Amino acid sequence: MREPEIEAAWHGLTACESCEIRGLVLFAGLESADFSGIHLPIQDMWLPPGSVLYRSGDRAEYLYTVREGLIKLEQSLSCGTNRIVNLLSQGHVSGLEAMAAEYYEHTAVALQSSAICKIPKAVVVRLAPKLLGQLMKKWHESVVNTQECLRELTSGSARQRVARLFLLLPAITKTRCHLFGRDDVAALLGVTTETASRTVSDLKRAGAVVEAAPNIFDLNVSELERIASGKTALEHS
Amino acid sequence: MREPEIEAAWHGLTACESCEIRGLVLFAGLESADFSGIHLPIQDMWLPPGSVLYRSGDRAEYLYTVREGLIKLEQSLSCGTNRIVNLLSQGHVSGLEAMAAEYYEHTAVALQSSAICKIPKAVVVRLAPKLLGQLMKKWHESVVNTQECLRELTSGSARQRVARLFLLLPAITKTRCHLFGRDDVAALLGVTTETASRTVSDLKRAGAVVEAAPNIFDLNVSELERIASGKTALEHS
DNA sequence: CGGGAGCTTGAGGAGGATCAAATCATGTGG
DNA sequence: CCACATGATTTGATCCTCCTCAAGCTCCCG
Repeated sequence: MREPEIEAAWHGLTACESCEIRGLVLFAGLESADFSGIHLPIQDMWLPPGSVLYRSGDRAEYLYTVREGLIKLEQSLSCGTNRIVNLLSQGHVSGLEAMAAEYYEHTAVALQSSAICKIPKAVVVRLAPKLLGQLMKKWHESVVNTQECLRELTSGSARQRVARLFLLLPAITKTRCHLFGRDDVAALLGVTTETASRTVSDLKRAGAVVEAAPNIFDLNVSELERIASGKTALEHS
Repeated sequence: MREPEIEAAWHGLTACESCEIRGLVLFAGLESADFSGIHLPIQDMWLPPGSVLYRSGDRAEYLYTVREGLIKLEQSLSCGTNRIVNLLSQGHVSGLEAMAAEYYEHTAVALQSSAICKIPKAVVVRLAPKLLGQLMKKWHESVVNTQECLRELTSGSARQRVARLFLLLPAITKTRCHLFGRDDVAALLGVTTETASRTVSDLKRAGAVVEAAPNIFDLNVSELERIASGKTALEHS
């Protein structure tokens, strides 16, 4: 639970304009003149895995653009258990609810080393008219992602869910498949930690994935797709 | 699968301004002058249960405000099964993705008799600068609802899920608890139709709910909360 | 070297899926 | 008005999956 390490703070002028993923982010579509209207610092941070961006119930004063890595959004049930309700990767915005609510509704934690930009809500509010299209896109991404988690990762057997997770991960992080802790896998799939662990091991034994390095996997895509779609054993057509 | 019955079509001037739920809807905050700028017809429709608002993949040209009733948003998995990923009730907007995508991403179906307003996308786009705050609110509602479905309705045992559904329904529809078909309960909770049916029957036998009329239930709230939080039998402290 | 956290594995039992059949509600045509 | 077909709901029996509780294991760090 180390604190985020702050690398730098900008006022938008140069840094945001030359951001290498500018096409993806909230500020896509802004012009030079708009950037010079930013008078609050935008922080560029590097988060080690496990660092907490914000907690559920904190006052929502910042939006966070994910530049690299992977962030989980967690909520807890009345009975105590935690569920991961969304995964955010490159280009996604964490804490969008700042635009419509006073407090954060999730706890946001880095699952991998992540680079993020911390943008004061006031900056986004001021630029909002120019950002309208991008705001729609970012909200839309948020809905699509959450519904993908619901649809793909909470339907079917544990085996199917883990297989779909393996297929999903490289698609959203665009890198080699980097799995996270079994507790997090469990909180995402709605199963117990033991089942998550057992099922990952099963898929390794079945040759559907190969663990190249600790928690780094090479995928047997066709095999995983077969499993994800529900067939338990090889079927010769 | 009857077609929606169209009741009336307005140009916004009088009808929207005097809408009885205006405080809730997308157009909250507009002034008289704004309404007179609406030059495309807004249809006011009454949908019997089972009617389809739009289908996944249809071109997204309208947004729909729910004035009364309950709408499900369905998506299907590659393996064929359907999941309900959101429930929309009074004040919610169906088809928000029209603002950010070209095609609908769900099939929207009325679960109860529903009154809805069909608003051309062009109207919303034109008014968008004035609707910014409301658009944020509606997107936010959409995310919050979906995540509530994920968190509350796909965690824990079938018994807990059904109990939580019973508690959730009157909260979102603000009427007497009106349950829908067992197939839909199953698609919402991520269980089979048989399990949904069995579990509802169990809760009836256990006295947690009483079926006052077909699919209309009176709730034993404290009992349901106890079940929802995970305790199986009475525990004397 | 010892301790701790995360991961894996085992045995047992509860719960849900599956397949099948019976019941009930509704509407249709004779 | 009744016989019948249709579809939704309920119930039953069996099997398999996953949860639970428990113990070992591995790796890292003090």
